[in-house]
Amino acid sequence: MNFNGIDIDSIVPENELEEEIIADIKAGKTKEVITRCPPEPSGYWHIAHAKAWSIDFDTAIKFGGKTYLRMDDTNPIKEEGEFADSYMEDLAWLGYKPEKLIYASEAYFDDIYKIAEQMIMDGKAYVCQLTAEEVSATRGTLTEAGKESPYRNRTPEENLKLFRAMRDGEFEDGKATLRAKIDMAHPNINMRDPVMYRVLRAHHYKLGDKWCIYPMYDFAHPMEDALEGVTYSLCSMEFRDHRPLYDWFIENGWKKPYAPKQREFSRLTIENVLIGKRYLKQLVNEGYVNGWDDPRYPTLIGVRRRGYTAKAIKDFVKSVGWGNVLEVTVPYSALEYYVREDLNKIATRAMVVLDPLKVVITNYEGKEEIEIDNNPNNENAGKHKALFSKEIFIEKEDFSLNPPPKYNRLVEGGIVRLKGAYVIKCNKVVFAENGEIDHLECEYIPNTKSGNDTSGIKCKGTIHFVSAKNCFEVTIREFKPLIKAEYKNPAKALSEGVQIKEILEENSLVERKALAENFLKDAKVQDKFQFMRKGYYCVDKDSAEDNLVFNNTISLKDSFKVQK
RNA sequence: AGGGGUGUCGCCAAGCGGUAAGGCACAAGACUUUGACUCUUGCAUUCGUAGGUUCAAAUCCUGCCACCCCUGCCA
Repeated sequence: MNFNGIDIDSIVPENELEEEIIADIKAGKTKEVITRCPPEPSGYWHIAHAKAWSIDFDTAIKFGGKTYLRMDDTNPIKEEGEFADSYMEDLAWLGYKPEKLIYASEAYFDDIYKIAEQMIMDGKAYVCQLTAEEVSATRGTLTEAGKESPYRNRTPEENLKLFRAMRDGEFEDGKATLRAKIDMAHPNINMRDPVMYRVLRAHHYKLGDKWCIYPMYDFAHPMEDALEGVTYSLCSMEFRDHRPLYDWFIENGWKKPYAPKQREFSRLTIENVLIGKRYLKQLVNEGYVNGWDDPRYPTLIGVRRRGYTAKAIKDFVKSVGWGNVLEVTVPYSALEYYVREDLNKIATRAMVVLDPLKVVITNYEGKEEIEIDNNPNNENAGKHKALFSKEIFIEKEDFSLNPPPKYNRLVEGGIVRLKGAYVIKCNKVVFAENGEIDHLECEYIPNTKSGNDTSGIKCKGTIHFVSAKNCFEVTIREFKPLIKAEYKNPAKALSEGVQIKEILEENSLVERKALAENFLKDAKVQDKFQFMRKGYYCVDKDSAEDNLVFNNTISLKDSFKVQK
């Protein structure tokens, strides 16, 4: 069966929603799959959002449909205008293209208002003048029914007059609401005459002071979905209890045969990661991090700057799936797996020595070119040139005076291969006056040149190096998790009263210098490299012409364990 | 007179009456001019629990138990 260019019969449903969509399509109930991505413009997006948006977009894409990016801006107190651009950018980075950018306030407030008036005339809504405290006190409890508002039985004419008075500014903030007339004894508390409109005099970033009444989410959202033609309105699990209300508004407000459906998926959280706009905002404001795009942040602009790829993020959130509980928590390693997997395929290999130890090749003069594969797993990536010469630098940790068992690197009197160059033998350790190693004196073995080795020598280890004549200094930024390891659920700890300062790891950002091969001089911001045997690095935007700054995106896995 | 949701390996997660997929993590080994990658192998006699129905139950029924969400004029 062909449906909007998609062969429905070939689709393998990956969750219950998709099964339902297929059934709807086959039953002729759904003509097009239209979803919406409805951020409240009050903060930058983070990885958990990416999970939601990937569900919104990928579901539509799978069925040849489309997705609207809709600013859910019904609360002027919390929203600001600056975010729409960042959302478009994040979406583009993830590879998603919304059908259209819509500001709910601008596009739908007039229609929503009209629907409210109609509901009043239908006897489905009434103006209530109870105070917020009184509404709360009469709502009942989890086990007891609520009490009906004394204003509940006004006539539609009275209600309409009062509602227009609300709109016209004749009520002070908080002095009146429009409420849906449902059932104060309903076991689902959301159905106990929920507020549809409140009086609120706040400057709206988009509409200014045009309105002094604003619709509540529960009313506005289904109306926006319906007005827009959305067929599947996907949100997170905590709205499950709101679904009957959503359907009630569709039935009593929208009143047309076509109806959008709300369906719910699990929210994503990651162990040891602080997610949640209000906390992220606090850390930025209090100067604990360097802005919303700090590489230690789980924001999309943060992980992008750190060097994570869009593919890694998408693969990761997809691996978590739809979910059927409120919140699904996965360990950070689950994310890291996808970051390494993608970077391994695309990152260019380079040699960088983070902690240099000088080595002098006593039996070598001059210099010669060597070649390094840009990516040994990908022949098409090509090679680049590096240099071997008399004076080189190796990693301090690649030489040991007291090697642990199974240490494959350089030891006194031992041999090791220099990546892409020769096998060398350490003849002498030269100490400085302070007792530290000053440098190593080694000899190279001539017929062991990489790719042309006729020596037959078996070498256990290969280490990376840079040549003194072919390196320059760069800045490296290394990150530890922002949150101390013992706080697996930092948001919960904060909600339980732990101070934010207490959960923050100290020195989660460390800056150091390193020696990079000259090949890296041309690196541009966002270029991604694998510093061989160390990790993946990405050029940071703080780089200057004479100072390249690399963010350590993630380390390489290291299965070498020092035995006891 | 509470309502809604969930319980399958440390973590995610398939499973929809026919005898427990897969991924992450972990462990062992092979390969390796990155101790990376890759590759092999191992990792739930059992599905919250107690009964019942059936030739056959994670799947159906009943009773318990545990956890999560809901009492904003936030979204």
